[in-house]
Amino acid sequence: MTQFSDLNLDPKVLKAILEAGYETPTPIQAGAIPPALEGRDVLGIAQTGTGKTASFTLPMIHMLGRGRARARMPRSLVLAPTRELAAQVAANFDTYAKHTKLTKALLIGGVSFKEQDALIDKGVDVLIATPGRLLDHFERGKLLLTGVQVMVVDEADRMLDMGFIPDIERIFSLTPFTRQTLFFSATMAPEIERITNTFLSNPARIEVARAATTGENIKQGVIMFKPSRKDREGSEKRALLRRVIEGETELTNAIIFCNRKMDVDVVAKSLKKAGLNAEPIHGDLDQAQRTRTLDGFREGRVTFLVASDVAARGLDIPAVSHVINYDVPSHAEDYVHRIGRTGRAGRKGTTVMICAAKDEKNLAAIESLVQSEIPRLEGSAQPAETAPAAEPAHADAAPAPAAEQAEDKPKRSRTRRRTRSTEAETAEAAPQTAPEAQAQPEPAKQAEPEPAAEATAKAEPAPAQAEEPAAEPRKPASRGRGRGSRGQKAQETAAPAAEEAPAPEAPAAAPAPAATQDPEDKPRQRGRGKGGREPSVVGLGEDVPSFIALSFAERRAS
DNA sequence: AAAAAAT
Repeated sequence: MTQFSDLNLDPKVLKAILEAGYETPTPIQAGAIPPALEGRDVLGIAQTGTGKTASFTLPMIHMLGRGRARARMPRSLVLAPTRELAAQVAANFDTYAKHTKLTKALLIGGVSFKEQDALIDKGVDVLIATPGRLLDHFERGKLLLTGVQVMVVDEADRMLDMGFIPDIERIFSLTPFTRQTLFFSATMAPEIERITNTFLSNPARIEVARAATTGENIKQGVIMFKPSRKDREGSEKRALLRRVIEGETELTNAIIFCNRKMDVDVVAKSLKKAGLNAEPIHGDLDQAQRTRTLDGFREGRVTFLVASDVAARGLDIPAVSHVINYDVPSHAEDYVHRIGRTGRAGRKGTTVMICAAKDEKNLAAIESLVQSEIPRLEGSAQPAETAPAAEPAHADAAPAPAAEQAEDKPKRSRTRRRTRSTEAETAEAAPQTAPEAQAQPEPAKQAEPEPAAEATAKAEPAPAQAEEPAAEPRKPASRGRGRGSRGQKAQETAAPAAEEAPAPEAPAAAPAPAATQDPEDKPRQRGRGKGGREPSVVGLGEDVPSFIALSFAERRAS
């Protein structure tokens, strides 16, 4: 097998690699580094978690070490879609360039121009940038890119999603025609294909297997969620999230993805109230806080990272045991990216997604993308220890028809039994991850956040029923980024949502009368898919009586 | 429909 020492890298680079504890390149590294060293263009099709970053930083450092700087012009440029990703590339560069005299500047938004300007004036070898800030510098006349010999585009498909392609084309046009281009994308969308045809010349094409899509090391599950009442959707969903967290015995840390920034804030607040160590991260938070939170999560000081899709791709966060999708992502691709944050480097990972009725279409799209059915987990199971004795099992489940409830004691106890047996199922499913999780000692010297894990486990089990008693809406800390109006609006909408959270759901059991059955409570016959069991149903719990399902199906048909 | 990124 190829070793780094076989790749003819500059001894200074090799030394840094070995000091970082690596000997064997990953497939993308073994594939991309040799042609890059020959000066060829490279088209790398790979996801994060495959060692992609080093596959361009290593040859870049090697080649810069050979040549000579001309008149303080940057000789190399790396473009990344998000600030965090750019910062991560910069850190990677520092690691491997530490025995060289090469210098770099990190040009990203959200921080002042002052330091960046100073570095540019002084002259640097490498620019690592997000497109917007780079062009900003250029337009202010501070930057000449005519000395760029190597240009790297990282996560090109994400740049496409974010509308950066025009910027990228413009930047390409500002660099010399003779530059070498290293271009990375997780997928080859037609638009990406077009760009590569235009700006790459006879590239070496290296493709490595998609990471997570079918990853057997990631245990997936989805919980179908239906609020008892529409106005309780938010609070009940957060309560469900907390139960999911409590139910995951092997959880050491987790990223919780929400689709909206506002929900990121509300959910993070809710978890904190429940005594969990959670922090939000999304694009409206100021950069200093984003950095702090991410560092804290990497170092184990933060156990739960509640995130928008800012964290879905690219970020290298080692050792995440769980990814929880609080919302079903509306682009199926994003699901793959999100769950790819766990189960990395061959480790075991677990992912759980909460799916509301309105998300079933998106769920179906995800399942067709990953070409498998995501196992349904029992969402309404109340942990026995936390379920108050007074509270029958259906507290959080879909309301049953009133008639059935009112007089039918036996059915209730049947329901309780049912719940217990589902607990047993989950309980026996969980430990499976244990043995292998420990089996493979981590060679890299990344800090394992295991103290935090213990803290979490012990964290007060938040009385199952208590929805954050007085959750104030979090102020979207969007100040200073010129989005005042948007941020404020978010705050306004956040406020009622959190405040009206029903006080400790004392009367939670009070079921909505059958007559008011929410028309949106769709029958669960869709999305059950092939492996699904027939909804042959007992009245309560999250199963919907089949006659209701039928009538709705008929209605839908007509 | 939303998030990200330049201000």
